[in-house]
Order: sequence, then C-alpha cells, then structure tokens
Amino acid sequence: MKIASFNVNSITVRLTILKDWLKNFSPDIVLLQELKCVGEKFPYQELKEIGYESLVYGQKAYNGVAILSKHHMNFIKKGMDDTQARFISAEINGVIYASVYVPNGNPKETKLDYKLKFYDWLYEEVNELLQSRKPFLIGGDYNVIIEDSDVYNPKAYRDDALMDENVRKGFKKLVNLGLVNAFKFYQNDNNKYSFWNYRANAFERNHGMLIDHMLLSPSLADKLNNSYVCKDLRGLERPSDHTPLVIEIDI
Amino acid sequence: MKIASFNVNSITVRLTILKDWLKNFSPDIVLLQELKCVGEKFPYQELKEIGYESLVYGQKAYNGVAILSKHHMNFIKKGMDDTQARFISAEINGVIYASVYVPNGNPKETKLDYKLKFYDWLYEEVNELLQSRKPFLIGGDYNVIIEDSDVYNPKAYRDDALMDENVRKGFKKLVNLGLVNAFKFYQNDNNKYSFWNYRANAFERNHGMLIDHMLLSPSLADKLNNSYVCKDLRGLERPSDHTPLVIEIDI
DNA sequence: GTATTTTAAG
DNA sequence: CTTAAAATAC
Repeated sequence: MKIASFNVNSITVRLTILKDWLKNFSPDIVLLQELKCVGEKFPYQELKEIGYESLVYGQKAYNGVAILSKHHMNFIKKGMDDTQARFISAEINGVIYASVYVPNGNPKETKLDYKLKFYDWLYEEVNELLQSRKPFLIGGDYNVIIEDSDVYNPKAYRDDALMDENVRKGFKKLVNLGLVNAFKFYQNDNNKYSFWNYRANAFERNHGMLIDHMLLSPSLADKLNNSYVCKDLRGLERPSDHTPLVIEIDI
Repeated sequence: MKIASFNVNSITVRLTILKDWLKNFSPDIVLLQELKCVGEKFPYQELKEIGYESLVYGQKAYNGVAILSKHHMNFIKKGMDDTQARFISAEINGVIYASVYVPNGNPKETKLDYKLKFYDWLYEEVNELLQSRKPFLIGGDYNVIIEDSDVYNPKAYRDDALMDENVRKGFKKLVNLGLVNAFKFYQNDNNKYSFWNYRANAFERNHGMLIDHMLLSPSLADKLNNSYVCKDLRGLERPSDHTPLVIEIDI
C-alpha cells in the first residue's frame, strides 16, 4: 500500500500534474496541503473520475488540506480552528490518516506564537489518537528542519522559524510520544529533500530541504517497507515547490 | 493602401492575435491604442520580423499608443502630456498619421473634465495640422458615441461619459474643422460597431457600439475608397473588446 | 519565484 | 468580464 503526502501549493494550478501522477503512480491514499481553495471549488469530480474520493477542509486564499483515497473514508475531524484550515483526519479500513499543514511561522515576531500553539494542539491530538489504540499516520508539511543536515545551507536558516529551537522541540515532542518518522529510515543523498524554493534555480542546484514528514503510530511502523520522495515532479512545468513524500506499508 | 486603428487592450496579451492579423490582412499602417505597456517592453523585434516598424508612446499600466508601419516613419510628437500616453503622430510619405486614445471620462464626477480638456487639446492639434497643409489622418478610440444609433441601447448610456453632450460637441468641433469621419460613409447593419463589452455575452448578442473613428483631412478624404471593421477578431480566443477599424485609400 | 486577492480602469 | 498592479504569503 502506498501512502503519500503532497503540498500542492494550489490544487487549481497543480491539478494536471496531480492527476497525471495519481494515474501513473497510483497511491492508495494522498494527504494534500496548501490547496488554496475553498471546498466549493475543489475538483471532487475530476478526481473521482480517476478513482479517488476526496475529503476537504478548504480555505480561501491560503492553507487548505485534504485526503484523497481509493478506499472508503470516514471523516473524523478538522482543525486546528475555524480560521486556518490546517488539519483533517479520516479513518480508512481501521487506520486513521491525518493531513497536516503546520504554519510556516515567519516572520517570527508576528507568527511564531501561532505555530508553537499549533504544535501544542497537535501534541494533544496525537495523545488522543494514542489513547484510541487505533493505528494512525499523520503526514504533511511540518515546516520544520529537524536537523541541520536536512537543509543545503543550515547557516542561512539559523534564524528562520523552520529551525527555531522551540519548533524543533515541538516536533520532537510529537515523535517522543512514540511515533516513527518514516522517511528518516530511508533518507540518503538521492532521497534527501522534499522542498526546493522556486527562487534562484534552487532545484537545479539541489538547494533543498526536508520539511515534509510522515509520522506513524508504532503498530503501523511495524509494517513500514519503504519511503521516498517523487523528485521528478519538481522538474515538470509549473511544479509545486514541494514533492510528494511516499511510504509503502504492508497492509 | 489599408490603414487601420486598433485598440488592443494590452499589446502583451494581444500580440499573437495582432501578429496573425498583420500577416493575413497586411495593413500598411496601424494605429494602436491601450498598449498597457511601457516602451521598454514593447515587442519591437517581433513586429519588425513580420515587416513593421513601431513608434511607441508607452505607459505603465494604462493607456499607451503606437503607430506600426510597413513604410519608413518620421516621429512628429507625443501628447497630450507626460502623465497620460494618449497621442502619437508620425509622417509617412508626406502624410501625417496620429493614433489617439481619448479618455473614457467615467465616472463623470472625477474624470469628465480631463476628457473635455483632451478634446480641447486635440482641437488645437488639428488646427495646427490644417495649417501645415499636409494631408493627415487621426484615428483611434475617441470614447464617444456620436449618435444614438451607434449603440445597441442608447438609453442605457444616456448618462455615460460616452454620450455626454459636451463630449459629443468636442468631437463635432473636430469634424467641423473640415475633417471627414471615414467610417460613417460605409457604416451599415453588418458594419456598425467597433466595440463590444466583455460582459454579458455582448458580442454574441451584438450589444456593441461605435466609439473608434478615423478622421481624414479633406485632401486624404478625396482618395477614400472603403471603410470597415474586422469583426472576426472579436470572435477569437482572448480577444480585445475593440475590433480594428480600417480605411482603404488610393495612395 | 509562484499564487492569490484586492483594487483600479474600462 | 478582462487586464494590470500592488499587497500578501510562503
């Protein structure tokens, strides 16, 4: 079973790339972020025609998350609040899947607090999920560089909200609840980053970073077989600045 | 010889339509309005490659006029002032050609005055041209509906700056200096309008108006053979809201 | 650098 | 309705 997380940076602009990828790559479940699209305008029908049901928490100009699935889904919840659509979860065949878009947090003066508050909220969510005793997975754009080797030039990001000490702690606290950061077990020089800035030919120069992650409950982690990014999508015409991050599990 | 006036509503967006038309229709001289483009970004080279020299009075977001010619041009002047690029003139084989983009004048409360001032300025320009004793032609978007039959629904425009009494007088004063309003001699039910609003399927319903005009000095008017609009351009993908207005003269 | 919104102009 | 710009976000 293939499960992917993909920050599309506008579902509208990326629809062709997304559909082509779904058709060729055929993931079972896809967690989407940065739809930049309200629910009413989400392309439900176009995705249904190629075999995917959609569950959407949309928003006007920013944010917006969704879950696509080949299998039947039961909606669970949206979060963190009504003002920013950054979390949605669903149950599929007894497993809970969540798509998360953590705030970027820059500039720190005005936006870091909300990001840290979001991490606190996410911590409580994971706690609830653990108490449910169901297997689960939370994938998405966590907007955190968890270690210096995850970015081409860590010094340039020293003061960025992506590398903020408390943000890193927020992420680490999640993992330390007993989750498995799936991609980290398969990361290597050719499978290292999930994001390349649009500016300054960052992709061509491989000036990327890893900010998308897939966190698995212990029961799911037992079945983990592989994890990688679909780097080729970043080289297409009008790409997202993120690539899909994929895990393969034995269910 | 075919001479055309065409409000392109952005030279950038209309470049393909314009070039295709130039190649197929092959006018000798084209007066352009609403370039919405600064001189530095004008597509001189692309037009030169298909046989046209360009003389441009550009402006950033609005206005902007130009003259395209297959024949050698001598620049004469730009006007009316430095703040709004709405007039440019050149001499070609002893004849003076001017491209004019009269202000729309709506809302009247704030913009009619400048429009009337522009008509006054144009009146002085025509006087100077008459005194030069050279044949001349001033074509463009005059933003005036000179008679009620020139618009599909005159009542709806009763209070519009396009039908303002003083605007009509301003235009009539120009003509009364002894100019010939070329299109009027050939206007008929199939050759009636030069503009259709983008809104409400105006073109499909033929809800158009005539606001582009070509005014000829008496010496040129003697050689006038025909005048018409290239209505087909309005039916293309991403058209201008105006069509080219053409005259044919015997020189 | 890419994408969306808002505003202005028509 | 279409275009362009400016502002915002990332």
